[in-house]
Amino acid sequence: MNEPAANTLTLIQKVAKEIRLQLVNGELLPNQKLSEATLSEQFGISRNTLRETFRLLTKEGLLKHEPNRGVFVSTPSMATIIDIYRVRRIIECQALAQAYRMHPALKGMHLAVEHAYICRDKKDWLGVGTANMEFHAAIVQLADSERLNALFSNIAAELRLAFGMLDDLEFLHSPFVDTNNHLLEMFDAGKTTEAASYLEDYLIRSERMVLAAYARRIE
Amino acid sequence: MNEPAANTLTLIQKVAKEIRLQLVNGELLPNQKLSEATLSEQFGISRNTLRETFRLLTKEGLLKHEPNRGVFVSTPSMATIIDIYRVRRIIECQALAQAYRMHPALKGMHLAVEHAYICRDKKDWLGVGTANMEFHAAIVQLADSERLNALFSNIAAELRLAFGMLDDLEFLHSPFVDTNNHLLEMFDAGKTTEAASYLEDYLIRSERMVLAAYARRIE
DNA sequence: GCATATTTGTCCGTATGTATA
DNA sequence: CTATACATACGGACAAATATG
Repeated sequence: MNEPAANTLTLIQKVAKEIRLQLVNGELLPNQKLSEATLSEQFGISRNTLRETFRLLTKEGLLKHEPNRGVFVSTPSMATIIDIYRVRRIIECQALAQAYRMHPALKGMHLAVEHAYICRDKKDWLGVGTANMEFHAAIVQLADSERLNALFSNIAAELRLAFGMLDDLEFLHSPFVDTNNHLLEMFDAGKTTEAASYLEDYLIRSERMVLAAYARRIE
Repeated sequence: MNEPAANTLTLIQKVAKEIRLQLVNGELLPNQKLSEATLSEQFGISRNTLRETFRLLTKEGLLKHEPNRGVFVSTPSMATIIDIYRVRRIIECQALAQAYRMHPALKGMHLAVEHAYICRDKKDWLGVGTANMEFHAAIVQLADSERLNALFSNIAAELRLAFGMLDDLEFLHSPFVDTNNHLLEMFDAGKTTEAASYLEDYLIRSERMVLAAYARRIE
């Protein structure tokens, strides 16, 4: 019954957090092999502990486990991107369509838009990408489902992994700052169904751009 | 390049599968503690291996990990059930509404309905529950998303865990055999949007029944 | 409130099997 | 085909946290 004591973060989770950061920041590249021996020494933890960390990240789709061969950084394929956008269209559009307008997550949407403008002014395109994901995470929160939030969190990390393979980040993220703002205005004005269908178009357009950039970057 | 060799299921995954079965079959009860020492001996595996298995199932929401105290079988709360049905309404209804009628998953839907009738005749209510879940898994498959399929697989296991806390399984599952059949007929007849809204009502009704049974079973 | 027993968290060493150069 | 490297899995150890009397 004592919740406060459960504040401790286990070693495994701390390491997982660290690796997750390295992944979405592009410090670890897709398809790269993560050796147990090397990483366990690098983090100063035992191989057993590291292996448990690997299981966590594998379940999240960030690492790929090949039996008897080891774990590798996931390589998002076109199929991955298509799948992710399919999920996003279903979940985000429904969340928006069914949301009530006084929902607390609305504040998160506004904050994310502000954040995006600030980053765009500084030409911080990675920051714009982050703000963009915050915005969409807030949309999902409208559905009030812990499980959908968790799913989106995973999906967002996977997408960022895919973005790491591309380099025209300005081209990918910057157009959507105004789009997000416009979407938010529509929603605030109570045009929910209109906003939902606008979001659907938006996601289709975004998917197309990401796929095109991806196709250009294939070696 | 040799796919066939990748067929091997690691020990960890085999044990996870086994425990998952025991969970959905009610052999392990909610809130029950799973001792590392006891279970590792029982399965004939080392503690380290078992711990990795625990991580997997914890990520799936079937087990709950309390730092320095151990792992316990998850206890689905009302909030859990509400959350799960919220997810189901969003995903299943959209999957059905957007599906094309020649989709291969349709075969799965038909098989599940047949399976349900057979089990109902034998008064095998647990089997009816399984067939029911197969039917809905097939609906999700209409969306063609690996990630949504994985999410639903988790959710279904969690829900079965909740069912394990109830005992009027006939009352819970048996009415929906005909409902599934009717839904399938509507979909086959091409009345997709009608079927989708029928499914929404269906899920709302189902949720209400599960919640009521749950409330009755509280001690 | 204390002392003890139990259990988890983490690490290490090692044997075996599998993949690859 | 052999050798090497590495993942898989085991069992033992010990400190730290927790439960028990």
